[in-house]
Amino acid sequence: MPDPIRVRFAPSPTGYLHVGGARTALFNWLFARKTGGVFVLRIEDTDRERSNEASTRTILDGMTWVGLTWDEGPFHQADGLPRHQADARRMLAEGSAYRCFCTPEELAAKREQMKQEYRYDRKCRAVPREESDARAAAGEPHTIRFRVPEGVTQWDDVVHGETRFENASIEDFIILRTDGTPIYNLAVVSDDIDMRITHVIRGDDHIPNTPKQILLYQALGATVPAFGHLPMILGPDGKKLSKRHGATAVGDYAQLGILPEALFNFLALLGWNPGDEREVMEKDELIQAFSLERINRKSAVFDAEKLLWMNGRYLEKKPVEELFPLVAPLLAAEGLVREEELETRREWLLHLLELLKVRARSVHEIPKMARTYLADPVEYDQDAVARQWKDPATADRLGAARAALEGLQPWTVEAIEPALRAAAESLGVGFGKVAQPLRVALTGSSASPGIDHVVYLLGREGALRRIDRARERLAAATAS
RNA sequence: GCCCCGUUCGUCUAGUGGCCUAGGACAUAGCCCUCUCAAGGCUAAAACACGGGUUCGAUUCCCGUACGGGGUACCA
Repeated sequence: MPDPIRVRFAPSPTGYLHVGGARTALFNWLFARKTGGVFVLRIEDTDRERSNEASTRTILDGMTWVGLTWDEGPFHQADGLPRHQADARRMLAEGSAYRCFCTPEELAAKREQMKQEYRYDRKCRAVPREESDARAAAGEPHTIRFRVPEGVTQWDDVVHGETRFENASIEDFIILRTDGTPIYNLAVVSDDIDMRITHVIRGDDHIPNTPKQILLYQALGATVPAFGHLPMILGPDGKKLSKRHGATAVGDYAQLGILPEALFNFLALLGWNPGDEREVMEKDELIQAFSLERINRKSAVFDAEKLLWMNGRYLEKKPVEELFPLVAPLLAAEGLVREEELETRREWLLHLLELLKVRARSVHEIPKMARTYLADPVEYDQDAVARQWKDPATADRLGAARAALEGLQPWTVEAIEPALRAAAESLGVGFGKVAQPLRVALTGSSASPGIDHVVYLLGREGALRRIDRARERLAAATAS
């Protein structure tokens, strides 16, 4: 039986869950689900200076929100310290690493002097073993550097194909700091070996780290995993997506009223596609269609406009019962409904949601649109008034509509349109000639859901009141 | 500077030598549907970075150039 596939997502807790990170996690997750593998979450907190608990929390919350559940972890890289040190000591003992007694000041001076030409000069490679041991025993501060061998390091990248680095272009990098803590490359390799990771799928900003890490695997006598490097996500200006582009954290999108399933779908399509023309795809479909081979090499610009479109599609198909808990707090916060009305008027609110969700692109647009139906008085849109009420017959048409609604029985959505059509017919005009002025009277706008639903939701009393107010306004305008 | 990676409509992308008069999606414009809006349908405009090869034939393969991105830390 082949070894099970094991992948990991390893964010550093130095901020928020960036959409780029989320996308990396997503591809790992998809791959694990597709192959029946295991998805491990590991927090890379070896840099104590920059790591903090709060951002770990934020990252975990972000992943949970977007639906990226992990099978093992979260593990903390810092907990592996003894193993990291043991691995470094082992390499030291076996000669694949050596102590470096150069001080940070010395190195900084050389760097300053040589500017861009700088590369560690391997000075301490020449320190004899006995001397190195003696100086260390005497307590002289030192780091441990990896002794980069001659030759070429290459791998068959799952995304990029054959990739190779001349070892000569790799400096003898530090693996253990003066304080005995590991540098990223050592910690990652040590942990990935320990966690039996079979596929390392990460951002392609890690490509230059890969040969170093392969060298480490080899020095530690471990099996080198498969590597796949994902293209970056860019902002609209083609630069790496960052804060100045606006929303870049997963949490930002939650705040913006984006549905997690929409972000999930959208991110999956950034740098990957199913090979056919499907775009709106549920998780199961994505898992079904996913393959590492179809991941692109080219970095992608994050198109917030298309995300909104996709969100609209998800909003449309989301059952109102599921949408309700998301919208209800916003309605309450806007003061549009009282807390208890969320329960007492639930059916009515669900009906309203049903109408609005197909017209909204984000959850947050819904309360804005709902205001018209929940708060008096109506705010008239001047353009709508000017266009739809300009006909002198408007008052009569509103009057006819009013009459039709006043005695309507039963008060159902289905009964309303025929009644209004009959009113229009009795005036000898098309339905639109009644519906449009009425729409403005009821909603203040020339755009709304179907007039039958609008009338129904407002209720007889509410509808008549708004019509009366419109007629008063018209009368006042005519008089002056 | 050096080392890597990349380059198809404005954006996301299909395309693995002839199926390409380069397909789809978002956005844009028009039309249809229609009580308006949204959704939907139809249509339009819109791309193979450039230069050399290889080949009967290159978007597709190779090499350059240009441009973009990443790395070059006792950060991850």
